[in-house]
Amino acid sequence: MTYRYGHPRPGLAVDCAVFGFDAGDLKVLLIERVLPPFQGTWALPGGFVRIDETVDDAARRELREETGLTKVFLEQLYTFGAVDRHPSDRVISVAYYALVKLADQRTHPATDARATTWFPVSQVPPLAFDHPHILQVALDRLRGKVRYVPIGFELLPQKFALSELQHLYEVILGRSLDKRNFRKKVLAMDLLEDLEELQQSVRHRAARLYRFNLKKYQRLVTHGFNFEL
Amino acid sequence: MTYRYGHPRPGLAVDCAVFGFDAGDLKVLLIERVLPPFQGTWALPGGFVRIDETVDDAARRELREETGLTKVFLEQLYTFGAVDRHPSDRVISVAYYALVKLADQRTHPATDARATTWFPVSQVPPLAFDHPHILQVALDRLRGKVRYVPIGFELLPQKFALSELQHLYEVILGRSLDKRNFRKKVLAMDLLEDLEELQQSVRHRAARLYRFNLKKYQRLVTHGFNFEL
DNA sequence: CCAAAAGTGTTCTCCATACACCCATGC
DNA sequence: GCATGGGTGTATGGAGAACACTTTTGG
Repeated sequence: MTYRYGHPRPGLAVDCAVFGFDAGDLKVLLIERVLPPFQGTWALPGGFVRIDETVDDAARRELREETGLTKVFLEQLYTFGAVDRHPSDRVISVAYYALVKLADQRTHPATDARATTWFPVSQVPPLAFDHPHILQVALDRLRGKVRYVPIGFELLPQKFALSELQHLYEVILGRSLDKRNFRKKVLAMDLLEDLEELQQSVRHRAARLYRFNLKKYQRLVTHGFNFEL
Repeated sequence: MTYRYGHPRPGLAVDCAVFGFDAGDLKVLLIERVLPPFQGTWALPGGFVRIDETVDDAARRELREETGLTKVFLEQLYTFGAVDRHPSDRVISVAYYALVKLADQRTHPATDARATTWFPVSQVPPLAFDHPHILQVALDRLRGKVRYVPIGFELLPQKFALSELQHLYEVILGRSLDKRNFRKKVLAMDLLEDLEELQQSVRHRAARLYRFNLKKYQRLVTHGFNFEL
């Protein structure tokens, strides 16, 4: 490769807003910065894009290195290009958002990742750089997209009850939904497999468990089907 | 500012897919490249982001320098970060799409811009870099967004007839719409001002002209209104 | 037997769709 | 007078929203 001199190049970073759903709450994964700038401040996981990797690969690599997460839903969000978003350098950030099946992940605990913490999105501490803004855009995207693309399932365990799905939607959308209408609509799409299996160790009537049929969804999409909740 | 050495930085460019609506056709504005790589090939207007300007500003500047267009709707599309998208360098591109009121613009003709040509989107020549891909993503975005955000008006003159609006939607969405239902729906939103003025110099019955009321739309949005066509 | 959540149908309203004819104008 | 597009209303079906009680299980 040849490089252009004479024109200084901005730095190029990736940042990830990682969401999980746990204990009925939507959470975001943050890292405490160990180096300046913003040393000791919470931040979204991220880092610089290397010269020989795609931007998507950089996002996945940073996620792995900083949080230990590997198999996650990851999608590009927006590129933040303000001149002053880094205090002493010129750095543009391609932001991503990620969705993690927290309940499944929890079973493979500690990795060699740095200290990370899940914060409820309603109780996020002060963040470095323009990360509050990035997080806001990520939340808006999640809220907008969850209604017409089946990404909500990326936040639930593989096997889930309909009420868990409903609560997820209620938390993300910020309003309550009618139980009967919700179930009717979801089941009418015929994308959930009834696993004929029940919840374990709940102290009330156990709910049936379902699984999202991704293959079927993809097949339907090619025939013009539109998911909508 | 301080700069990081030791880690080579990718180049950072912007590219714009500029759309216009003319003679009943959706068109895209292309530039013939005068320098290598891809010398003599058609490409989307674009160029490198300067160290002291935001990425948005870079897109606007390139648009002005290369096409003479200034007052256009401009929105970030996606960032393309493949390693091999430039043949001899590492360049990441933040892509934008722009919408131009071609009929209005036409009255202020020649600028000092380079030679540019409007191509119907169905007859685009071979393009440089990954610009075919960028253009495809831009078209998908336009088609998806035009239905629930009133951006179609950015492609029409300020004063337009309902049939022009309908034809615009038909071209973008790629299917025909029912005239009565379309008019009913549009007028029911109460976002178009009847200018009580008629089309001039048409060789048939002249249509009433309307104007999109942006202020009113913005007011309604804050009260939970959703545009949809 | 009590607490907690699971599960289940019907009615009504509204919106999307389908559909055909007369009107105004320029040539 | 004819060609070209402008402009208008109604009927039907389907989807979304509102709404309350019985069932199951564990403690």
